[in-house]
Amino acid sequence: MKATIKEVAKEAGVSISTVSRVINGRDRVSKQTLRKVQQAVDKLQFRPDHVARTMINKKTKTIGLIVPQLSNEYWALMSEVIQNELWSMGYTTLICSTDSEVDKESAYLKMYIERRVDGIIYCSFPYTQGATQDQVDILRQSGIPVVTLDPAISGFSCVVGDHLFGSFSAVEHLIQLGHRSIAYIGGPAVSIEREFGYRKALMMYGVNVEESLICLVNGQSFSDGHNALMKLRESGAAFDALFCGNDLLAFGAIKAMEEAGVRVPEDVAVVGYDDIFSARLFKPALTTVRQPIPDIAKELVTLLIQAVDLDPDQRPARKIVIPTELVVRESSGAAQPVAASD
Amino acid sequence: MKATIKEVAKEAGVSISTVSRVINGRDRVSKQTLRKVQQAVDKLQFRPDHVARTMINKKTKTIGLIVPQLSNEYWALMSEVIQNELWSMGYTTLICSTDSEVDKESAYLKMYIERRVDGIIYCSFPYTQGATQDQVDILRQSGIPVVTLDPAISGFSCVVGDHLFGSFSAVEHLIQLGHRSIAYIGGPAVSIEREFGYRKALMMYGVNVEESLICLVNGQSFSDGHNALMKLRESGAAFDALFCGNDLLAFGAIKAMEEAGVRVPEDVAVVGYDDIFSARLFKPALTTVRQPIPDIAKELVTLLIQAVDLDPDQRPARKIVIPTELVVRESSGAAQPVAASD
DNA sequence: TTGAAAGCGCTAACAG
DNA sequence: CTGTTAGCGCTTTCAA
Repeated sequence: MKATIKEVAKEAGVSISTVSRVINGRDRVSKQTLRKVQQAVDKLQFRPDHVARTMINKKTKTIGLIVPQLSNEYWALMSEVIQNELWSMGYTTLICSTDSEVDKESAYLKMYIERRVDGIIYCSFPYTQGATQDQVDILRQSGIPVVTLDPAISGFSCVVGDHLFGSFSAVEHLIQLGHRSIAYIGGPAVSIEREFGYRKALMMYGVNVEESLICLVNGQSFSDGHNALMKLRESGAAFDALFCGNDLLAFGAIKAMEEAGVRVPEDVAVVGYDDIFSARLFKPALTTVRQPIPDIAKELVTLLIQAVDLDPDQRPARKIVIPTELVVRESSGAAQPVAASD
Repeated sequence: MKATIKEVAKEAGVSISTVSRVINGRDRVSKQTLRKVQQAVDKLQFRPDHVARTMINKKTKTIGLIVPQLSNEYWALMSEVIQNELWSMGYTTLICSTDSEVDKESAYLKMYIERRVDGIIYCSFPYTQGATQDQVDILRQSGIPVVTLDPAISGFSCVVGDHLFGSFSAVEHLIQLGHRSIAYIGGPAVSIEREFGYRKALMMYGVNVEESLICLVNGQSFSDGHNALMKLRESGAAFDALFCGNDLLAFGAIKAMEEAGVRVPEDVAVVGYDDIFSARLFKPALTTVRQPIPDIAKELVTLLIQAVDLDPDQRPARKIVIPTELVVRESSGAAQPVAASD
């Protein structure tokens, strides 16, 4: 089926090292043997076994990527860009989707280590602190370079979004539009910083922080947003604006408001976070804080590849902050003039 | 850094074969040595090298997946489900996104072969027939089991959507709603069958097939749909319904109509294909033909894993057709009563 | 029950 | 320029 270097050598009537030379193109080989070998290679459809090569040069040329949910638009695009970027640098990507389950993460991590990946891009940290520590220890001992997105782990490089500033500007935008009762729906992990940005904006503008307007959820999906809004309404809280920890949450919340007869942005102005592709398509088009995925992906890859060829102890632990940008659309009621009837 | 079996053997004071026995749990080992070895393993944080194992048992426990575009909602979910499914069967997935570029596909395929993946799930065939033949030959000679989604390749198993029936039912739906000027926007590849379904429905119902209402595009993205609709309008074609080869195309087309002041579904009823998650969120909610991604993914994985342990010549080439289902929502104007003003 | 030794397919010195 | 040889880390006979 698949020929080995040995068979090629026999076919070409040379030694296996000569064949090795030809396929690697490093050492010089006489034109004659070169041709002979090439013919044999073609005839036998020989392709060097990457696994065997790995045994020798200790490089799998493989990077492990961990994301919370591949089917989420945000992570799908992130994964695609990372995969492309790595491919252009000669690497293959192993992508695993954890569903934010701690056990899965550990399992994937172990698998990556056993497979001797050259590096790991870690975009999903479990929320429970204890578990996290375990993973970090495993990772450290493995000696495999790691870069993370968002939660910084000491000793590893990371890329972080400017969540505090991003959400600050989102809420500031709502305040400047005249809103004073601004609700917040968000979750754990990075969303905590987004909540801080929300609080900071309110405080800086002298708006009272109303704890009953803050709804914390566990997930970050459409239905989580939907449920959160229902809860908020049931609690009897009144608000004329809403900031959500991500776009999907915002979609769900807006849907729930619609169902309840609340108009967006006329009754409640909404701002999301991420600027996924659908944000533009959504109706009303979502005002949101853009996180430039391609930039983030490139930084992650660059940081990781830099670390790959270095000894574990001399790998820099850099931290790169990615700036965010407020994208104003219809859902905050600022992009377009309010209807005449209003 | 990472300990080898040799070091564990030394640490435990036994031979490497004994260590091998312990970590594989196959042969019996005396309780004493068992404990000694386990201690050594724990102490050195030993994890067997998957690469070295692969050299021996000839199984990488890795499956290569090729999709056209990972950032596309449809493929993202498909990839996630496939990855999960394979993981539960002990396999790791290598995911590559080709952007439908022939060169990339070839490159990925070659990489998969060199890495000795145990199987390939091929969800993206380039459109140019000549190039396709090359890939097929490469694949055949490699002896690696392959399953494809949609385009059937002789000798390999495949899973196909029931495109002809699916699009037939979509167009039938529009006809039953009273439409007679039904436009079609679609592309190459599987969309050809969807076009046939469109034609068939028109013919069966005695509606004249108006070639000027058929707009073929090359891609399958939002902007392709947008452009297609503009072209259709510029050509002066008049239609009161539109069937699109996929949901994204439909989104783009609807957006273009909106911009031109055409109301959906009042002026033009629209039906898409796939039923991606956004179809529900879109406004108007999209009537579309559902392709059950989880079912498709499971079939693909099952077929592939069945083939993995068989000799190339006795692998069955099965073909599984996945039924589709028309999901009626607002965009076709049937789900909800038309507004009173109409 | 355990150890020694022979590879898996390839690369990399080291000789010729 | 080319061939020989020694492994990479592990599993697997085959003896002991």
